[in-house]
Amino acid sequence: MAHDYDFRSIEQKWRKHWDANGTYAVTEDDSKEKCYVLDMFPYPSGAGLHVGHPLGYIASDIYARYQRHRGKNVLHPMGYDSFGLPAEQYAIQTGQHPAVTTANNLKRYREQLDKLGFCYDWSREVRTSDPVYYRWTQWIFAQLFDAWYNQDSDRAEHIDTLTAKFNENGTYNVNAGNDPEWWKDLDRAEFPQFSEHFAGEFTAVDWQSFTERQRQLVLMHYRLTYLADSWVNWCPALGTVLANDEVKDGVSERGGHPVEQKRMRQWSMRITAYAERLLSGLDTIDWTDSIKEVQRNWIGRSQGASVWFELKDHSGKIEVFTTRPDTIFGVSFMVLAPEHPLVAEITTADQKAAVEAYQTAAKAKSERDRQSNVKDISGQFTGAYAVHPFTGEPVPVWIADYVLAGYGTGAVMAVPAGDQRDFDFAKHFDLPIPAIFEGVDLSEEAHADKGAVLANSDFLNGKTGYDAMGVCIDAMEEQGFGLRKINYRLRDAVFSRQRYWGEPFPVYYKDELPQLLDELVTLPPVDAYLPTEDGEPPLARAKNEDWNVFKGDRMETNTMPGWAGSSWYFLRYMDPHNTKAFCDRSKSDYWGQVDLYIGGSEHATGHLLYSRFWTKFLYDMGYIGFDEPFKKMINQGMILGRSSFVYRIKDSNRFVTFEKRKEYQTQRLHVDISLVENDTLNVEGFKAWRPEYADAEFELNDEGKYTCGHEVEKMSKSKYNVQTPDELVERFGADTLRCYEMFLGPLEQAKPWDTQGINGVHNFLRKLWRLFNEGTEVRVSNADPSKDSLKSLHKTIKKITEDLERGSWNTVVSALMICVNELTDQGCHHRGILEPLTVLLAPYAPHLAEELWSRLGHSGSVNDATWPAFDEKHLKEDEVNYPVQFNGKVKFQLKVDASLNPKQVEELLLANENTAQFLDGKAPRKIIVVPGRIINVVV
RNA sequence: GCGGGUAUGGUGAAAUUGGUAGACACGCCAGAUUUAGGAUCUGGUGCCGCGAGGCGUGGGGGUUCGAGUCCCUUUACCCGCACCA
Repeated sequence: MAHDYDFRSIEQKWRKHWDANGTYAVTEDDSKEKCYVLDMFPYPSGAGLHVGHPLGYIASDIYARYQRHRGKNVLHPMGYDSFGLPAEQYAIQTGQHPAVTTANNLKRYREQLDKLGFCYDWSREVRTSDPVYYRWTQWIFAQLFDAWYNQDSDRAEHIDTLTAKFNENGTYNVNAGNDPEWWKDLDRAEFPQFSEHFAGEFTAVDWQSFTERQRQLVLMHYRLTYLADSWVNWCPALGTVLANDEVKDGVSERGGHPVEQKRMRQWSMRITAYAERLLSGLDTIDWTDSIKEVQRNWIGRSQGASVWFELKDHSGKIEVFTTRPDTIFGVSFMVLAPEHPLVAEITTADQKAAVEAYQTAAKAKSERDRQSNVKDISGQFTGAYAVHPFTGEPVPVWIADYVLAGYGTGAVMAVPAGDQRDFDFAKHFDLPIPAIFEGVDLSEEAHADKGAVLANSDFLNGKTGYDAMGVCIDAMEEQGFGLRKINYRLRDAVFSRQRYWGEPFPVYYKDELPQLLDELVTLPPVDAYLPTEDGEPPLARAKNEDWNVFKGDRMETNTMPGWAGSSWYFLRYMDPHNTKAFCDRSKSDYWGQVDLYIGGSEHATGHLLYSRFWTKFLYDMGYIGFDEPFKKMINQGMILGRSSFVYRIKDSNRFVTFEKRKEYQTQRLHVDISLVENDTLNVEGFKAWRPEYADAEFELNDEGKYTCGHEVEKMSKSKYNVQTPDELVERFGADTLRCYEMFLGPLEQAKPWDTQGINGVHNFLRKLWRLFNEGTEVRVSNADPSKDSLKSLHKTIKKITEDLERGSWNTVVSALMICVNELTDQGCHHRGILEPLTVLLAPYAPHLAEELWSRLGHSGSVNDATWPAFDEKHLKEDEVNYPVQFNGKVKFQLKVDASLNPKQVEELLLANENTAQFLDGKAPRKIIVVPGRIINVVV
């Protein structure tokens, strides 16, 4: 018998039908409740989709379809994060414009996505590299440029409110979310009127006397995106700077190239102004604890105090940040980072040579070495002494590279008794370890517990660390050498990239002052996609007339980072064709937050943080009405590949089967998984695979086969273990693949890809087909369905509805299988059952459901069918068997009326005392009847 | 080191509030049917044991009439952060 279930023609037919009828187009409709279901949009790489990509897309598609059946107006769009490095690198190699490469890749992606039957509204597609889109990315940049963070109102405000304040009262009463020591970076040559004591404060009269240029220079230190010299992660191999989240273990996340610290003039985003709100906002959103925790760690809030230590024989002060001000009486030395600006000033003549040698050595160490040699203790005494603010005792000042220049103030007060690193340092250099805790042994290690009672600590004696904390800070504030302070690990995000394939800045320069452009700046053509010979970004190759707008002395030639476009794309879907605004407020008010966002957790410190930042900013400025973008997020696990290996005998072209590999010195090589079936190598195919294997020899196993080794690894082109969805769709159909990917296991879990079970899922769809059809002929009865069939159906409605509500995609497939098995056993072909079953099936197997729906005689789309209602009465049973247990063992079954409540069953059992005695020999003393189905009798 | 997570048959996994652990599927075994179809159907399949029976959710302890589920403790693996003062 030929295939009854002809998935190829069915799927093709309905794809065309949906496309022609605009089945998935959606518009705002106030009469319906909205639901916004979103996938993280992909970067269209040249490799195309592999089976891991659709996992999340299928899950969100199912959810979107389900919500549509529930009567919601569902926004479910898709687009492309189409600026990025691979297209640019391909351009460098081949000279092909990245736009061309991107367009080709995009076409491939679209074809692959189309085959999977997603219900995207493609009329809303966005592409970040499209000028129509990035015009608004540039616009948002401009809004950030024209804004500052007012900590008094705790929101971003237009820069005009800041200049108004300056005009009225100068810096007095200005409480901005910028670096409190911004004035240190001000170019003093530009401000000859400032005395050497200038510390960031000026009056209204000062402000009014500033030239326009001076005003702009000051304002630059307040803007939410600003141009400044800063220490950046420079990656020479990529020829660009990277943000902290793009650097992992001292090397670039993409490509694994070394990264060094470099001082460069760059655009930055003042995300630090939002640190506290990014932290507190986490409590309002439904994300996993793990990803919230990653963001919390990344923001790294720590509460403590700033303390100033005066220096002996020097006018300067050392400022430190500490989370343990209560242990201040345990300070026995200070440590500065080798890069600390005070080091050169305070070092005594006799220590000068040693200190400089140490500084040089520290500088030579790469970031990576510094991290990996954590255990090595090194340091150098400067010869200088600080003064303990409470006791007046001299405290020696050291430098050591365990203190980081970039965190806090780059200086610490060392308390060996309370901090393990300080303790180790003290032991190593034989420095004193003052005992400041009552009854704590400090011979082996430091005691970091805040619950310990303090001793030898003057007015703090007898208090625990918890209690002493506040008292101590109060005392320091009173005496003027300390302040309560909250420190964040989060740094401002570098926003410039020295690349071609990104958004140009809407910025030009006049006398080296950046000026905004209020119009689209498109990417100019260039003759090569490489930096210029002077190390300028590729855009510097463009001639003045190549720019669509050219103003001032020169244009900004950096481009924006990859995360710029992806930080707001979810808003553009709401109003994708608007040429007047990035998104009309009425549209964003209707669609609101993303109700369900599905994507990988690898974006925790990148995209997911930046999106929250921009959303909060746009909210502050009144452009949208919500300040968290993604209400609920689910992170799908990665699908891993199963790589296959062959074993080549060293220095030969002879390959030995897996079983015998240990008899030789072999080299393990990846082999393309398409040449391997059930771990057996297709030898002829292998020879044809690569020219160097054409005359390979093989040592086979006892069955005359070549067995490959295998391992679960990340799917990647270089490991030849990529499984594309295309061939599976070809063989089994999109509906089978959709069900199978969900059936694999919980969405959140990482799992190796394995096609072993796909037949089972395919068989289920065929079995389902046979419920409706005899061969290709419809067989549906209009008679009343049996009680059993109604029970099977309603059990399934209940289960599937609950599962979809709680996001358990995998168990739904099992529930459908059980239902089909039961209906098959019952010989059920009744319309009253099959019709609702088709709707239950529709989210998972949309093509098949549509076909069956039309075969049932409907002219409309199954997508518009209402989700079947669950009716409890069909699940009620007349009689229930209550197993009765004695000491955990089932002794007899008690048949009772299903309507009885547990109390009544208990009475019934007591009335059956004779039976119980017969089984046990004794009468039951205590009977517990639970609403489940079990009765325990304790004897 | 800190934080988060996972652990159940040969395999992927179910078990939603503590209630007959292993649903559903793969694989495997036996049989039927058929002979070129990645076929279909029937039965079996946690482990030990011929059996009655015993043992079973990483290990140990606890709460409970009853624990995969709750509490304590411990081990292994995965992910993230990491001289952050």
